[in-house]
Amino acid sequence: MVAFTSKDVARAAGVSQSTVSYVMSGKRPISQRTRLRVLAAIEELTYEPNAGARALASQRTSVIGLVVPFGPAADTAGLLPFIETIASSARARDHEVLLVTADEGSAGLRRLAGRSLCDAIVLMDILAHDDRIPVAASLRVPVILIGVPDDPAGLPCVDLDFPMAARMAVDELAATGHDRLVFIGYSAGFMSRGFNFVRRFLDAAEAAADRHGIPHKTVAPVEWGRAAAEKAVDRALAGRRKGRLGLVVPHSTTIQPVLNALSARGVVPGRDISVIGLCTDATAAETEPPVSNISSEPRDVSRRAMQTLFQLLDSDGPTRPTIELVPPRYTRRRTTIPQP
Amino acid sequence: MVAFTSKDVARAAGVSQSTVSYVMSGKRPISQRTRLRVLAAIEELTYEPNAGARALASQRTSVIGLVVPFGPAADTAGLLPFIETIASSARARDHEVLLVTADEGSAGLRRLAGRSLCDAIVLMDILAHDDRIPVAASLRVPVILIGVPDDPAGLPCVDLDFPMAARMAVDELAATGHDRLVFIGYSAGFMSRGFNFVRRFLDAAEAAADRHGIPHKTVAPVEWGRAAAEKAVDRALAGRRKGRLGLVVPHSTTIQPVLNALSARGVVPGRDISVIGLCTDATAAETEPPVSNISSEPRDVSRRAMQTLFQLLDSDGPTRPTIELVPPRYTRRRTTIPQP
DNA sequence: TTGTAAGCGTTATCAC
DNA sequence: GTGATAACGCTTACAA
Repeated sequence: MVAFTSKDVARAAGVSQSTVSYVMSGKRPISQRTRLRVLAAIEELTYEPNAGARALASQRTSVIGLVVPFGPAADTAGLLPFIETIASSARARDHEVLLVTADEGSAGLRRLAGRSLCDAIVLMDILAHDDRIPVAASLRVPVILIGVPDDPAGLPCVDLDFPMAARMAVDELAATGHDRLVFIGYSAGFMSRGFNFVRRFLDAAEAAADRHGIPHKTVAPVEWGRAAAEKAVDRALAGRRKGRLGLVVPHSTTIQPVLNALSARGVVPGRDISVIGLCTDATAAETEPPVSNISSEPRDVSRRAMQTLFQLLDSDGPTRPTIELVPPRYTRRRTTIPQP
Repeated sequence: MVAFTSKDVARAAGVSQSTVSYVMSGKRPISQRTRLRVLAAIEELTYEPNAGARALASQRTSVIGLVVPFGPAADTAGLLPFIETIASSARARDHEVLLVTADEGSAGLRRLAGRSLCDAIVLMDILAHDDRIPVAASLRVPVILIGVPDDPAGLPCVDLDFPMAARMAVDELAATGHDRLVFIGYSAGFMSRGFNFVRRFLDAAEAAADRHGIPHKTVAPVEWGRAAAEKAVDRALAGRRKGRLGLVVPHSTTIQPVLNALSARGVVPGRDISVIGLCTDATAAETEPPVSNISSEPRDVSRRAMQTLFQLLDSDGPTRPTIELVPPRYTRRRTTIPQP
């Protein structure tokens, strides 16, 4: 049970091996007659080209390396839409996806490029100061970052427009007559690990609130889990008085615990208080109650990343690097008090 | 910026190319002296072997193909521990992981094997009658199933021991004096898609309850989402009277909505009613309140799958196929009423 | 429009 | 213990 080769196809079709190759690649004109004979033979033998041989001869693997942030640090749920979209974008261009976990660090990157395992790399979960960036920038293959480090070292980046997300949340709460805002920050672990979208978001939120002249405070850090959320909510509600209070919760997994804590204190989201979360629409629809949200658009971000990656691959001259920020969208659901 | 080859290493070390190869593979004795010279040259040039060339010459790719159930059907959160464990098991044996999404169906399998993209395949999310099984069984590479189809067609399977999980839940509730049980079934979509662990679980649960002589009913199908959970809870509570009622919720994503619905009806889990869920320990710890659970052990299941896969790969004679069922564990948390 | 043949970078079989 | 050298299966000049 050994696989057929292009030689077998050539013999079966009565043509040369190169003709088989050219029929498959379309890199040279083939007469209708022979093309059909070859295709018939391919069909007949259920021939599939050997990937290793092809990579060796053509110097291109048709594989995209994907470095994902697994391990305890990962936002377990939010990751899948990224992976899924990247996988399907790759398939749409006839490429495979090779999975590498981030715990391999720079070594994984070196291996991917050094062994010619892939033609390009998608690097997720970028830190502000990320050891892997200089390594990534020195590889023989193009690398695209999902996330924006302090110094991209010439590498193209794609990410959600976090400042815009923050502004949208604040603008919305301002427009619906809120006169006090609380921003629920991220966990200390997140902060210290150096995800700088945290700062980008909070800075923009505070600036926007100032611009509207709305008093605000930021409650941070907020650890992961129920207890931390309750403490944060208590701090948010401290000294609460008349008027409309708006909460902005940018960390996806903190949203539900915050909603729970509010309900437990008899403060009903959507009636007594407004809550806007930053998360995917899918996640927002599932919270109880469904949280009004700024969408984090993992699919858009991934799609854009793959687009620019394939552009780099097509025009293999080094295009000038870009930072693409994907705009979020606001969807009002059940947790925001409507206009008076 | 082109990569060095083993030829370069050979020249630098003053040996032949084959010696370099043998130093790396250890497939023949090498004198200490030349070994060190070669290793130094490798280090010096940061040489890495070309994967395509190696695959071509050795007929082994050192890649494991992983077919994952993405798309709307996927249990978005529960998937990651599988992928993560499979990835790290692969790395531990110096193998890469190639990701293929299940929406490609049998075509993905054919491509994986036909193009010699991998040495072995892990197929997840197996249906009772799965079109891919006969295809998988006919491939040139070993395939292992995570899940148990009605007819494995000679392929080895690994899965959680769902009947045992059901028995453990029922035994626990029986031991703590419950005198009525309700099993919350799965969604119609799940059922019709043919996941037979559904039936395996429910059948075993009902049998166990009968064995204990405890009256029970099964509420099914239960669709995904809040509304369906509430309806199910209402049916579960219907005609409720004195005594201890125990709920068993085998669908991971249904657990939290069920807990919410109970609380909303003033029925406190762990005081007025017992709830046992089937989910990972991580998920259980995060529910509100933390649900007593039978763990679904995705890491154990994946690890076992990779173990047997590598065994197949090592002793490439076809070992006799096995069905390995991984035992779950019970952890009491906050949702079960303790012994009187 | 098609065929010939020289690689691509390894591995593994012979020799020595 | 080590070195030549023939595959491995494909792509792609170069010829015709």
